[in-house]
Amino acid sequence: MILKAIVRDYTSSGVPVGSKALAAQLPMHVSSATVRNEMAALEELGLIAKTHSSSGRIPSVKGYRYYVDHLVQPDPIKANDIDIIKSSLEGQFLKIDEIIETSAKILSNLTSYTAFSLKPEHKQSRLSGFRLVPLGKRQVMAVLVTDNGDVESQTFNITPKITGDQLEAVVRLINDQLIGKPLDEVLDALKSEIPMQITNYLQQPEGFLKVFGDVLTQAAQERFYVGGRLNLLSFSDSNDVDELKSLYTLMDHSDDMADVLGQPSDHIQVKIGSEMTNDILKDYSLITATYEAGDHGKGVIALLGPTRMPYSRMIGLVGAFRQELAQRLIDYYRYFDQ
Amino acid sequence: MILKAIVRDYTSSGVPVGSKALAAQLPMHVSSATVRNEMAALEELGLIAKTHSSSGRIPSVKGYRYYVDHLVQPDPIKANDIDIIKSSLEGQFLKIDEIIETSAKILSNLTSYTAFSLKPEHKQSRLSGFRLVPLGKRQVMAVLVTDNGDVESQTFNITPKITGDQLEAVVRLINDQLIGKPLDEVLDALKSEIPMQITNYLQQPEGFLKVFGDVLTQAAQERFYVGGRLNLLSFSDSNDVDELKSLYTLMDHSDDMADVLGQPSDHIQVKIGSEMTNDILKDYSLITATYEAGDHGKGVIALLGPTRMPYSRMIGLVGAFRQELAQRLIDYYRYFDQ
DNA sequence: TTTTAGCACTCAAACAGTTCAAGTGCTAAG
DNA sequence: CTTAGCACTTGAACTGTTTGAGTGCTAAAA
Repeated sequence: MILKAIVRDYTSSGVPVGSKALAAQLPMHVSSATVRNEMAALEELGLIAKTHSSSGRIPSVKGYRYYVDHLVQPDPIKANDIDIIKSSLEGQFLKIDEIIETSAKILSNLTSYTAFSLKPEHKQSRLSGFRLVPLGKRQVMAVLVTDNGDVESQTFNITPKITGDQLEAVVRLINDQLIGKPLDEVLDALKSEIPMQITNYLQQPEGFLKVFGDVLTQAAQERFYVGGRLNLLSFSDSNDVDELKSLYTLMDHSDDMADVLGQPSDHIQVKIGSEMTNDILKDYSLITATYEAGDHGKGVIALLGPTRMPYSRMIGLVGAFRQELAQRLIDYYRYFDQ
Repeated sequence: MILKAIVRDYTSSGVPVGSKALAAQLPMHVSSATVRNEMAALEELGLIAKTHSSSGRIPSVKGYRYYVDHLVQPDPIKANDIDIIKSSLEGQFLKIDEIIETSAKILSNLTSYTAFSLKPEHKQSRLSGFRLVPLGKRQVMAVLVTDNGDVESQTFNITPKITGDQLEAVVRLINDQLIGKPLDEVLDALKSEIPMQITNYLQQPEGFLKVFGDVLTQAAQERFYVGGRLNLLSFSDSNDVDELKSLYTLMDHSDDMADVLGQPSDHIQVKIGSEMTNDILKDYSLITATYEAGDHGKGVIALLGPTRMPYSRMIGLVGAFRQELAQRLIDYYRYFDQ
C-alpha cells in the first residue's frame, strides 16, 4: 500500500515523498513514525531509495517493476479520449501506412510523450505484382505491390538503348516467376537465379537489378512511424544536448528501435529505465503493446516517456488504443479484401 | 577597425569584449583608454552595446549590419571543405530532389548550423505526362511527370465498377488537353473545364479529381529540405523548450519558411536577428543565397545560425557552396536533357 | 509485539554578505 | 588627440546562515 502510494505520488508530483505527507494520505490512520518504519523496510528490500540522507523516498527501478507487475490497475479510459481516438482513426485513408502513422500521432498527442507505431508484420507479405512504367525518354518508374496492399515505387534513369519490349519482357519474367512468393524469398531469388535469366533480355542488367532490389528492400523493411518527437524536449529532464541528439538519432534508425522494442508479446509490456537494452534510455520507460489486425498479422504500438510516468493512466490508454486500432484495421482489410 | 575587431572577437569567443583585450589586439599601438573613447563613440552611434553598466561591449543588430555590409571579407574556403562538397555532390543520383536534399545536409554538416535548400523554382514547370497505373482489383496509382523531370505519385482506391477503358479515356483527355501547360494553369483547368468534360467518361468524377488535384499540388509545391535540424539544439542558447518547439514547427511549414527566406536576390543576403520577419528568430541570423541551374531557373540555399556567428567564414562557405551546386545541377540537366 | 511521541540530526534550497576580476567613465596631464 | 590614473560598477564565485522537510532512534504507550 505504501509502495503504491509512493509511486502514485512521486509520478504525479516529481518530488520525493516523505513520511508525514504519506501518512496523511493513506486510507487508514497511522502515524508518520509507523510509515517511516515501513519505508525503512521497503528500502531494505530495494524497492525505494533516497536522493540524499534526509530526503523523502522515490521508487527504484525495482520498485516500479513491482508496482507495474503487482499493484497497478490500468485507469479506465476517459470517454473523451476514446472519442478523440475514434474520430482521428476514421476517415477515408488512402493507405494503411497513413492509419499507422496517424496512430503514432494520436498516441503522442494524448500523452504528451513520444509514440511509435509499426505496421502489421510484413516479412510474411508476398509479391503480388511488379510494373515498370515508362515516364519519358529516359525515366522509368518501378512499382511493386504486395498482397496486403503496400505499394513501393522509385524512379530511375535508363540508357535510351533499352526498348519498351525489353522492359516488358523483364517485367513478365519477374511476375511469372515470383508472384505469390514472400518478399524474402524474392530477395533471395534476386541474388541467385534471376540475374542469369535476365541476361536473355538485357545485356547489362546491373542497374535494373539494383533498382528492383531497392524497391524490394524498401517494401520488406519494417517501416515504423514516430509521433510527437518534439515532446521529448519537454518530458526529458536531461540538459545534455548530446544525449538528446543521440536519442533522436536512435529514433531515426528503425533497426535500432526494433531492438529497443524487443519481442512482441500478447499483453502490454512495460520496460523501465535500466531494464532497457539501450543505455541512452536509462531515464525513460517504454510501454509496448501488440495489436492484431485480424489474420493480417500483428503490429506494435509503443510509448516512450520518463521513468517517472503515471503508469496507470498510460497503460490504460495504450490498452484502449490498441483495441481501437485493431478494430479500425479489421474494418480496413474487410473493405480492401472485399 | 574597432567595430570589426569587436565582431570578430565576440563571434568567436561569445564573451563581451573589453577595452584592454581589444587594445592589445589591434594592429597599431593604442592604449585601452583610447579604445574606450572610441567605443563610447560607437555606442553613441548604436553599433555596439553593453550587457550591463560595467561590461565589455557586444555588437548590436545595427553593428552586425554595418559589419556585414561594409567590413566583412568572406573567408577563402578551405581546400578540404571544397573536397567534401564536391565528393558529396557527385555520384549517380536518381532524382534532382536528392541532390537538393543532400545539399542541405552537407551545408549543415560543414557549419554545424541548420541549412535549408529549395529546388530551382518550379512554378514554371509544365505538365509533361499523366498516367494511371492499375495495381490490383481496386488500387490505382496516379503518376504525374513534369518537364524538368519531377515525378509525383499517389495510390488510391476506386470502386470496381470503373473499367480500364474508362481510366484510359480519362488519361487521354487530360494528356491531350493539358500537356505542355504550366502547372498552375493545369490546376485552374482542373477547377473549370475538366470536370465538365470528364463526366462523359465517369459518372462520379469527384474522387478522381481529388487525387489528380492532390498529385498536382504536391508537384507544384515549393518543396524544400532541411538539414541539421538537430544542430539547432546545440547552437541555440535558449533554454525555453516551447521556443525550440515553435522553431521546429516553423521549419516544418514550407510556406512560413518561404516568408522567412524572403525574396531571392542575386548576391548573398544576410538577415540579422530582429531584421527577420518572424519574431521567433530574433536571436538567429540567416544567410541566403540563390544558385542558378542554367536555364532551369533559380533555387535557394540558406543557413540558419546564432546571431553571434562567424559571418566571414559562413558567407565564404555559402558562396562557395552555391557555385558548386550550380555547377552540379548544370551537369545534371545536361545529362537529363540530352 | 506493534504503534507512537519526541528528539537529535541531516541536507538542500534560499538568502545575504564578501571578495575578486574585469570592465567602465572621467579628469587632468602629456 | 592620447594617455595614465583613479573611483566606481557589476556579475560571478564563494562563504556562512537560516529554514523546513525530512530522517533514524529511543523509550513509552497500546
